[in-house]
Amino acid sequence: MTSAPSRAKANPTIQDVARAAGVSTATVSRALSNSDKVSAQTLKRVQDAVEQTKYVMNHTARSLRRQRSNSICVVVPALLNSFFSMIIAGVEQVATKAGYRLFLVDTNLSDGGDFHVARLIESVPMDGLLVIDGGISEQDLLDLEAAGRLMPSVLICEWRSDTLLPSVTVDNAGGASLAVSHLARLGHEKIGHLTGPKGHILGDLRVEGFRRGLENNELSISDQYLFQSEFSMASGRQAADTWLGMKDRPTAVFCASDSQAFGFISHLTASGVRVPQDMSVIGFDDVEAAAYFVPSLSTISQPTVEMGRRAADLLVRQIAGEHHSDQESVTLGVELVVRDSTAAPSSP
Amino acid sequence: MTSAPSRAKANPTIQDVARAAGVSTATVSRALSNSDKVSAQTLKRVQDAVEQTKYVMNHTARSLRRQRSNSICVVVPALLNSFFSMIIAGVEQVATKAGYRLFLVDTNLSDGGDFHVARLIESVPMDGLLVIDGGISEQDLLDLEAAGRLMPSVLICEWRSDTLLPSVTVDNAGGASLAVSHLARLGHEKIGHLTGPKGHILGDLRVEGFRRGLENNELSISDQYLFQSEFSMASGRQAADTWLGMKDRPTAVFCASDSQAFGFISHLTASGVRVPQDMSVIGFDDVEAAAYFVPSLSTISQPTVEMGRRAADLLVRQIAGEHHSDQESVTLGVELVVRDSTAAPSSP
DNA sequence: GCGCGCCATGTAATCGATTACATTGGTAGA
DNA sequence: TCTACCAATGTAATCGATTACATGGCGCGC
Repeated sequence: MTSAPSRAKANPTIQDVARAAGVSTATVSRALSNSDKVSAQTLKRVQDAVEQTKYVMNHTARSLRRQRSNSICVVVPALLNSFFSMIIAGVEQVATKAGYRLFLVDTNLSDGGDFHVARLIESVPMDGLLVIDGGISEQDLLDLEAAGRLMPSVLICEWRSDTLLPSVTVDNAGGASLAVSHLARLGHEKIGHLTGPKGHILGDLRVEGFRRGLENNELSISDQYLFQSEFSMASGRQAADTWLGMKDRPTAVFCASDSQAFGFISHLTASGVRVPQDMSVIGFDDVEAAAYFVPSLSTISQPTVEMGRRAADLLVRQIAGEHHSDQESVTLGVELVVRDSTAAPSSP
Repeated sequence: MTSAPSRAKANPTIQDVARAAGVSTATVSRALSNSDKVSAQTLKRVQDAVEQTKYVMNHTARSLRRQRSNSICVVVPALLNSFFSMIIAGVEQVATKAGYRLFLVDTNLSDGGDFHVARLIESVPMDGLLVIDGGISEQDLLDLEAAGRLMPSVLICEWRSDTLLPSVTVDNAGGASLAVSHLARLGHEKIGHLTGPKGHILGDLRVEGFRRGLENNELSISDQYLFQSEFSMASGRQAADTWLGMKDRPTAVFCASDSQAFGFISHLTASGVRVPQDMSVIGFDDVEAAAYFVPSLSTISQPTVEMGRRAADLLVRQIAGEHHSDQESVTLGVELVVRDSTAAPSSP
C-alpha cells in the first residue's frame, strides 16, 4: 500500500460534527437549518463543533435529499452584450437575496450554435429557468411542457406566443415608434430601418413599431428602406455599405440595436459621411457605450436592471408555489434618450 | 386526502428503467455509463427502457456518489466586458468537450462588491476553479489553500505571487512597452498613461511596461503624465478632464484598457480636440468595439480565446490528476494593432 | 398522584445513482 | 472429467444531509 495522496483529507461531515458536539446528526442538521427547534444550549454546542471541525455543508447531498438545488439557470444569447449583463445584474440582486445561486448559460457559446434547452435542463437539476433569449426555440419549451419536465420559468424579452409562460418585457413596438417620431419631428421624411435578424421576435416587433411610427407621422413606407440586418456591429457596418450604394438614400435610420448603430456609423464616418450633419442615426437599448460613442448615440433606453429584478421576483414566487395565477406578466416602459447622433436633415 | 398537485409527477429513476428492462439497477447504471461491461443484448434492452420511461439521469445523485460534480466555476470581474466574454468562449470550447459544465460567477454582481472566493466555494461543490479576476483577494486563496479546501484551480491574467497556482497570462508589460514604442516611432515625445485601478496587478504591470517603453525610447518619465484611473469608460472620461486642464499636455496617451480609451476620446472629441490629429490615443485589449469606434482604436491585442482554451486545458488536466508538476504556467504573446486613433504629432 | 401533551432529541429511512463484492453459467486447459 | 477463470449480472452498501417517526422527560390540570 502506497501512502495516500495529499489531496485525500476527506471533508468533515455532519457525522463528525455530531460526534464532536455529542449530539445526533438530526440535531446538528436542525441546528444548522436555523430551526428554532433546538435549545439554546445545544445550538451553542453545535456551533462550536462546527467551528472546531471546520465543517462546511455538502450541498449536493442536501440537494438530493431536499429535491431542490436552490439555483436557477439564466439562459442568455450573448454575455458579451452589456444589455444582457445589465439584466443579469438585476436578476442577481433579487435571486441572491432569496437564497438562490445563479447558473449562467450562453447559448452562443454552447453546442456550437445548436442550442437546445432540453439538453440543458436534462444536464442540471435547477429549480427555475430564466430565458432572456428571444431567439430560443419555442418548440423546445413546448415539448418540455408537454413532457411535464418544464420547471418554473420566466421569459425576459418578448415572446411569440405569450400564452406559454409568464414574461417580463418592454414596449418594443412603442419604443421603435418613439424613435421614428423623434426623427420625424426633426424634419426627416426618408427614414430607414436596420432590422433585427429574420424571425427574431424583438426584431419583428421593432419593425412593427417602425411602421406604426411612420404611419403616425404620415410618412410613406418604402420597403427598400428596410435594411435586413442583425443585432451585431458587423451587421451594421454591412448595412452601411448597402446604404452607401443607394441612389435615393434615407436621411435617417432607426437601428434595432445600439451595436448595429455603432457599426453603421463607424463605416459611414470612415466613408466621409458625417453623423449627424449628413445622416441621423438612432439606436435601441442604450448600452453603456452609447453615451461614449462619437458622436454619442441617441437611442431608446430600456429599464434593463429593473427587468432583471422583476423577472427574478416572478420566478422566485413561482418556485415558492405562489400564484400560478395565469400569466402574471409584466410590461415595462421605454424612454427616448436624445444625444448627438440625430439632428435635422441638411437642406440639400 | 386531496388530490396531488399536477406538478407531482415524479421523475422516473433508474429503478423504473431497471424494472422496465427486466434487469438490475446496477446493470442499467453500467449500460448508461457506456461501460462495455454489458452484453449487446441487454444494452439494447436498457436503451429501449430508457426511451420508454423517458428517463433522464439525476445528476445530483450521481455527483453525491461519485464525489465530483463535473462542473467548473469561472470567476469573472465583469461579464459585460467583452474581453472576458471572449476568454470564457475559449474556456467553454475546451471544458464542454471534456464533459464539464460551466458555472459563471460575476464578482461585480455578487455580494454587493464584497466578494469572497471562500464563500463561493463553500456554497457549491465544484471540481475546479478558474479565476479571471486579477482583483480577487489573494489572501482568500491562500487561506483556502492552507485549510486544504482549495480545489484544482487555474488563474487567468497576471497574478501577484505566481508561486501559488498555475496560470495563463499574457505579456502585459511587453504589450505596454509595444504601445509606447509605437507612439515614440510616430514622433511623440510627451507620452502619458491612463493607469489601471490602484493595486490591480494588471494595471501595475502595464505601468511598468509603460516606464520601460519610455526608457527604451530614451524618453523622459514625468509622473504628472501618469493619470491615475480605472478600467472603465467613465474613468477615461474623467482623465480627459484632467488632461484638458493641464498646461503642458502630453501629445499621446497609452490607456490601460480600451474602455478607458473610449471614454477619453469621447470627451476629448466633445471638447473639440481631434483624435488623432491633435492627440493620439492607444488602448489595450482589442475588444470588439475597438475596430468600430470613431476613430477606430489602435490597441494591443490579446489572444483572448486562446487564453481561455489554454486555461481550461490546464485545469482539466489538473483535475484529472495529471502533473501537479509545479507551476505549469503559460504566457502568451500580444500584438500591436494599428488603426486610426494614433498619428504623428501635429507640429505646432 | 395520574395522564395528556409538548418540547428536545435520537433512530433510522430516504433521496437516486454508483460500485465493491457475490453469484451464476460457461469454457478452456490439465 | 474436474478445476480455474472469465464474463455478465445481481445484491446491497454507500455518498451526506434531511426528516418522519419514536422516545423520554417535564409541567400542568384534574
